[in-house]
Amino acid sequence: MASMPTVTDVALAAGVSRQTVSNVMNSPGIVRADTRERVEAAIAQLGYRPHASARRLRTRRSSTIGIRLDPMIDGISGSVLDRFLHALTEQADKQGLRVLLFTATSPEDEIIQLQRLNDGADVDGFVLTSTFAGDPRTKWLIENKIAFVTFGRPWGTDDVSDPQHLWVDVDGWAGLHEATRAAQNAGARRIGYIGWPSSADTGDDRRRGWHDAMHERGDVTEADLTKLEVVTVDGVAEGTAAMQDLRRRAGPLDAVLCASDSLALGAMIANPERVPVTGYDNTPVAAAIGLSSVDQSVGEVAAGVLDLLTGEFGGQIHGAPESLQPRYQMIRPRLVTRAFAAIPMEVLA
Amino acid sequence: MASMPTVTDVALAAGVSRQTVSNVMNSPGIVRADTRERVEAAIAQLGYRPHASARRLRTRRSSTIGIRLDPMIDGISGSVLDRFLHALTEQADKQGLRVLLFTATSPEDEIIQLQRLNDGADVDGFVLTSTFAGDPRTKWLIENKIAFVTFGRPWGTDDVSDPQHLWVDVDGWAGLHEATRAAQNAGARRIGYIGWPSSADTGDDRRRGWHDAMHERGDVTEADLTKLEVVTVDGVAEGTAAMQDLRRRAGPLDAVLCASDSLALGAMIANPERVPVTGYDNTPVAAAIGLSSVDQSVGEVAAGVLDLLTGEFGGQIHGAPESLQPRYQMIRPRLVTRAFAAIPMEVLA
DNA sequence: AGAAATTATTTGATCGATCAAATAAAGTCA
DNA sequence: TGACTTTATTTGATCGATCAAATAATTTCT
Repeated sequence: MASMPTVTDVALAAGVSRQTVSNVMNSPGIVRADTRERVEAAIAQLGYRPHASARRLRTRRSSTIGIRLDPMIDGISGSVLDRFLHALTEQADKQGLRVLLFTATSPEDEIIQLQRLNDGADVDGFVLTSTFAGDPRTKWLIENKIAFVTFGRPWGTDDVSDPQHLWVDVDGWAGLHEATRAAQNAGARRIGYIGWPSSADTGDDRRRGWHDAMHERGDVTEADLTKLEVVTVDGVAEGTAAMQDLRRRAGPLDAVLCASDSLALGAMIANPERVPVTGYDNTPVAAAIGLSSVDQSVGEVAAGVLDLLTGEFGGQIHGAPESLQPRYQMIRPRLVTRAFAAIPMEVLA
Repeated sequence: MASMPTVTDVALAAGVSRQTVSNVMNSPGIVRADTRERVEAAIAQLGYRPHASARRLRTRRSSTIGIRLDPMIDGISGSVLDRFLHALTEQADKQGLRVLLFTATSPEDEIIQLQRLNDGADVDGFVLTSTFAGDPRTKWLIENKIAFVTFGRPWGTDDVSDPQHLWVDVDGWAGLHEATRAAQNAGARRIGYIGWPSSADTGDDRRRGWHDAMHERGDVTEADLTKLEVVTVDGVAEGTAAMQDLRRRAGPLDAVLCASDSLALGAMIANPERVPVTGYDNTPVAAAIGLSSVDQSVGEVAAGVLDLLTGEFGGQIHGAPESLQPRYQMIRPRLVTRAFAAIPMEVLA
């Protein structure tokens, strides 16, 4: 038993043919019960494991999905993608799928990598993250009819109700809408917002969540609403500066919502009155510090991605046009409420 | 051109045999220059890509390494392994290696997964992280003669100079020794240490780095040294509590070193005098907050791991006993110095 | 130049599984 | 029972590459 047993060995041991062994593994339904049991016993007894590469060569599918690992990002929020990766790997495992990583230095380089993995039959499809408007990767993948799903809606160019590719995204609007509502229900009226410059689609989406919720309640004038908003690039120091700015401009605040945990952490530092601050992404830092935060539910996103990738479409839109299966999934984030538990601010004063 | 071209197509186009095409790719040296060029031209022209699974089936090697992705850890320091994964993927890519992820719910389950991937010829070897004393995984891998390298030295059982398996680790002692020295050189005398209970080997290692450096300098009495140390489990709140404790017990401090960034972040919160605090792991949080921290140099670790895995040993010790190649690598971490830049503490007072 | 040694290239077999088509066995109905 | 379906199982070919051994081309040496 120098090497692993093969189907032939199992077939011999069970007194059946190779194909029957194969059938027991792939379409157990068509094998008579007693035969199946005999084969299964032989498999167990010999410790047989199918040779993945051999199977792939023949079936032309790898049961593997590729995902790019972003280069190290110095920033708290990078961990969202890491958590997504965790979730994806776990969920994929349950479906017998493997996750293969790769790196790329630019979108163009990434396309080369996509091609390599696809041509080498290494993967059945891809999961794309960090998509952006006019993303060349999605265009290329569609043109080459390669199965893929994006984590992130197709910003800009696309009509949400008839997307050109499959996607899953988190509803940032809903997240901030809910966070705003929660603050309002807790009695807050003057709720500030620290967001990103409107070049980022994601940022606009979140901002509208807050803005709409404030409008709906209507207990703040339009002029005040403008004062309650500060725009800055992401970062802890930027958050601190923005918070100081906000307090100066808007006067007393009942609560502050931020577009990211980085900003929220920064804001909290310039927050002697302990105004409740809510971040976004529910990063480990938020948990550690005791910040409320909007959680992207990466688990649900991962499940949705795999759903679309393995589901009816097989990761592609073209070729299954009549289906009623949804072509995208908008995941509702959930608000995690915390109360600065970890921060005994008294020691600071 | 419905499907991808194969070696045969290339051979036909270049007017040579299959094997010559194969040689051009795998042992270019034995092919005459002009023939090689002709084949390379054909490859480029047809856009030929070798079929990975077919190659694997024949060669019985996959050019893929497996690594387990830990279940989501709620903690700041989890990101070290994520960063290691980034680095590993990048380095592996340079050597034409792929990284395949898997998950497991327990060490026992992990062994099952290891077996599956190995038997299916999915991977050539493994990288193990988070090893611990008496780890059943390493035992099993050695017994089954499967190539692997651990990130983490074999704690306890093993003799470092003659290890039973290949490993790479970061010298926590050196990290804290250097951090202590740096503080001393900056004029600090009373340098506190917030560490973990001594059940954790890693923690003891770091603690000794501080302790030894303090001893060497000798400007603090042994009695004082005891007062300068606080032990607690990991966590931000715990760090805050430990810092308060430390200030109470040890009186005035010149600097504080911590066994983790979580503790350091916590400590910083109970630090109105702005005593320099140094953490460990150089997590994004440390960067964001402006904490000094000991960086584990995951890039070097990744390079070392791949070195051992693909090097002379081929990931195994048995079978290459005479080699002078080192069987392990101890990576020196590097101290990243920051100055609370992101934290304008004035706003707190 | 011609034999021997070296280098370059080709041929047939093979890795381990599944597909497609053929055969055997079991079940159905007049 | 015998012809006719339906279900179960087997056989031969194949996926795309590389290995091992055979052949062809080239170089070396006397």
